[in-house]
Amino acid sequence: MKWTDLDDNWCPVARTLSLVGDRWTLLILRDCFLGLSRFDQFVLSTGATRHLISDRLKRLVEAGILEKQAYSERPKRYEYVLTEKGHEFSPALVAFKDWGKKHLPVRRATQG
Amino acid sequence: MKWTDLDDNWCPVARTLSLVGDRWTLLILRDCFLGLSRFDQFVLSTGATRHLISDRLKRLVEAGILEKQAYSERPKRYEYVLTEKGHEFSPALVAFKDWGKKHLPVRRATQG
DNA sequence: GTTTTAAGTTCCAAATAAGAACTTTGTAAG
DNA sequence: CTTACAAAGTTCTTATTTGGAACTTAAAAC
Repeated sequence: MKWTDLDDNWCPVARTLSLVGDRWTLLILRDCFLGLSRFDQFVLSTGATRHLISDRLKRLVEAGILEKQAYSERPKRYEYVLTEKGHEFSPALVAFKDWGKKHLPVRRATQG
Repeated sequence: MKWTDLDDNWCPVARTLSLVGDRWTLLILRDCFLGLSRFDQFVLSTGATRHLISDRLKRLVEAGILEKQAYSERPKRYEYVLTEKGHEFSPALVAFKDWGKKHLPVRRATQG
């Protein structure tokens, strides 16, 4: 079964996962809540390949979670910002953050 | 970058994702909160392959999120139950559920 | 005119996942 | 004892996804 097949599952958790249920998508969303909005920022911050970031941003825009906005006309440059729908996803990330802070302490320093 | 490399990331969200940040793991956890606990139940309920379920359960046990408990001695049979650490993950799933209910209405009926 | 910056896309090798069949350990039925 | 059944995995082969580096496009800066 492909994970996008979950999009019509009876369970709202499964439907949510069909959209954002992978590591990089959620990491991109985290970045958005931290104020990042540009392609290369996501690449640097997440450590994912450009290919993946490209694909996930497309998905998130299609889903109405992010919005592509021009921040420069010449050269044409776009950034990705959270929609209202996207903003309302914050409780999930906060829950992840709280759980991680409590149960997964860092063992050595890294830059992410 | 491999996603398990996120386990020592400075960000608690990233660390959490390194453990549970994939579709099937989160679906298994949902099932646990719904009261399921056995291998074949997870296979049926999630629609994932036995291989995947096997792998993810192993990970979750190693991480101390689930506990393998014998429910029959002969034949030896085990079930998987949430630990305290696992139980404390519920706010994240509740957030997913709420978001899904609000933003992703079902289009046609399915069995999951 | 060469370098730099931003936002992607393309290519190929490597890793992961899908799907079905098979294994193991034991119970119950004929 | 031989067949059937059940639960919990494992194994196998094929398909899909991901990783990593290089390339593209468009304009500005040097």
